[in-house]
Amino acid sequence: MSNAYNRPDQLSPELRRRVLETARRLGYPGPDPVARSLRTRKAGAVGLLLTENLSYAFRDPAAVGVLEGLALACEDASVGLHLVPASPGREDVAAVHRAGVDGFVVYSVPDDDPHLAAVLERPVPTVIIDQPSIEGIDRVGPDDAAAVGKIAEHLVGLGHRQVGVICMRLARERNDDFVSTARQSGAHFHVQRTRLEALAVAFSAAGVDWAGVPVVERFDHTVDDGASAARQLLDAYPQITAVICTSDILALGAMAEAERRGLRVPQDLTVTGFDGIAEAERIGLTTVHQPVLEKGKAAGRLLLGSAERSAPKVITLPTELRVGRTSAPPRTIDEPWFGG
Amino acid sequence: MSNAYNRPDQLSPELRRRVLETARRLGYPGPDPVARSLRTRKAGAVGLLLTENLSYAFRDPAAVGVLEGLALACEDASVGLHLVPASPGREDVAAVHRAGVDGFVVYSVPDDDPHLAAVLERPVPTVIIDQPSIEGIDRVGPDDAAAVGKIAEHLVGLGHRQVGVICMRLARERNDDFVSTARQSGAHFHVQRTRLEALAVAFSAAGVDWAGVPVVERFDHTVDDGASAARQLLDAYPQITAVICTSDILALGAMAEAERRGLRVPQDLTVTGFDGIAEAERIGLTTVHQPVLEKGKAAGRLLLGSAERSAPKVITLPTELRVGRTSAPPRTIDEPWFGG
DNA sequence: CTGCTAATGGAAACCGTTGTCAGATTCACC
DNA sequence: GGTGAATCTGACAACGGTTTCCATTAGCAG
Repeated sequence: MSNAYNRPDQLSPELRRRVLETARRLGYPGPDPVARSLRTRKAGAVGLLLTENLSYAFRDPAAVGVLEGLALACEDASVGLHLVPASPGREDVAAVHRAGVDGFVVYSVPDDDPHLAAVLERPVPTVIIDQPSIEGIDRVGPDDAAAVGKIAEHLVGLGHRQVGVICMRLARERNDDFVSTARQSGAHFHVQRTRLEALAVAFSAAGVDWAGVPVVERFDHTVDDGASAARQLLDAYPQITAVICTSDILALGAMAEAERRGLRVPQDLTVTGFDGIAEAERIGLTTVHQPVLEKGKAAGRLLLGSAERSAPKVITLPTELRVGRTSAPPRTIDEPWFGG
Repeated sequence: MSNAYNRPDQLSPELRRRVLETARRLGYPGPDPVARSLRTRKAGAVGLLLTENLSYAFRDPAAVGVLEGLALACEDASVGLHLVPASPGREDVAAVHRAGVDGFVVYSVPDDDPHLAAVLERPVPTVIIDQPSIEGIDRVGPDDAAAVGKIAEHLVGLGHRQVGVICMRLARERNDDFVSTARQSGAHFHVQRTRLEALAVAFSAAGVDWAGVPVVERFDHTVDDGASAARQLLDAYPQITAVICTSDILALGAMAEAERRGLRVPQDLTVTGFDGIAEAERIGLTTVHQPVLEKGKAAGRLLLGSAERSAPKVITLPTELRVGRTSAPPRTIDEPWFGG
């Protein structure tokens, strides 16, 4: 029976025909995938753990790019991609245990996330993206520190010393407000923490007191949140000449807020982003581009190309500073844009 | 044993603790999800069939919105979402057979797609989105004809009679060129066919000879393709006063091409889109908004809320014309924008 | 006609879990 | 001490495939 479906060459065409014909007549829908998986010990799918509110991921073109790359790698290998339902609220680790997959990709979850711990307990290969290194686990990610360094260098070179920062959530608890340096260095989201640290290093090196640099955090990751963050930032620190955003989405919001205030970008205010999403390129945002598609693809290939199980691999992706039309030297003191 | 993991209440806490402790000591990784699925006859996942090149889906915010909505519905039900690897080239229907899922959602595939046929043969519930109706199968989708009617009405009302259309792929074979009316009505992508038909009806009613309206098709769905399509369209038909695009992405490209030509939108050229994606709203594109998130959610709920298996359900979603800053009355003949 | 080999069909074991059921043990209470 | 309930143990049969292995048969040569 099994042979009739899977190995047409092992039995006579006549028998095969007869078997299939009978099967169809009896309403047999073909071999059950689950039973097959059990026997062959191959689920034919890889799990993707995104933990955070799914909207978070789907609203960010950078995250979608990673997803796309991963999906492409899976498609190449004829393997399904199983999105694990990991609600942020309830710690529903069971979903991780219930997922019938041959491996996991973990992307952009807080480093203290219980789902991540649950994944690591499963006896299947795992690849992490944009996460802090874990002993013995494959990892893919850009060199965030270097990438942010390029932005900082660019801004310092232009002459900016009074800057403000808008960043994504730093921990699982909401804090739509300014961020203390303690919270910055204790952030549970690896990428955000790394980027803030790199900014601190770069600006400190340029003689800027980092403790005096305002950093605004937003829990949700939307253009509107970027705008409200920029408002909060500029209301409190009008002397700022450059707004550094840790994502392009937030930068788009900052641009919108600048326009609302009648600030010209880049003459009155410099805005920078991070990721290099398509829309950013379309409007000429100064940003650091990272190859998000490749990031997902690399993770998928790492997981699926299981041949060389020699040592845990680490893939570091290149980044590129893209200077656009939203960065310029700071406005001079002679022509202040605000009254007085 | 099973009880220790699955029914903590059936045995004493002490025993449970002891069992789990022993299991851990022996390196038992917890119940195998696949075996459990076989036994319980629940895979804990729904399959999503997208067939076409995955990039196609991930590059389109409207499709991503559907995906997000579906993922949210799955998350609510603590069910995984399994993306079926359906390569467009090779007819790898096996992937459909191999997917261990409790149901399928089929979205935006050509109506003659073999993967779709394979899904329908599987003995699991199925919901189709943006597909032509199938006897006995749940269906979710907007009223495309009515939605397009609103756009057409708007343009006719403004006075446009010389229009051109840019649409997405109409069949599985590539055709980056003008489209005959035969190919229009024979299109295998339901949504595109419906929209073109609705445009034909509306403009014919306004006294426009539809056979004379140029329609340009693009196989890939990117902003650049929208731009090149607009170029092809305007090169051949410079008298056109309005470009109707069947998606916002294509419309963004048309806008870019208009700018490249020095055409002012909307004074010199009207451009309209379809879908109502965020970026379109940001730039004020005239378009028809459809609730893509709800579309995905509705499909997921239909599939998962299996209680009322009475009759096949059809959910029609509302659409809304959003007049932006890209549509205006046609330029007058007195002041032609092109030389002469 | 007999004996050997190759091809082929069918039976049985196995994958790891869950559910059931019978029997054993414990414990409380009369 | 007896009785019943509660709890625990162990065995076993599915679930529906795949894989291995064995028996049967056909084909062919001697």
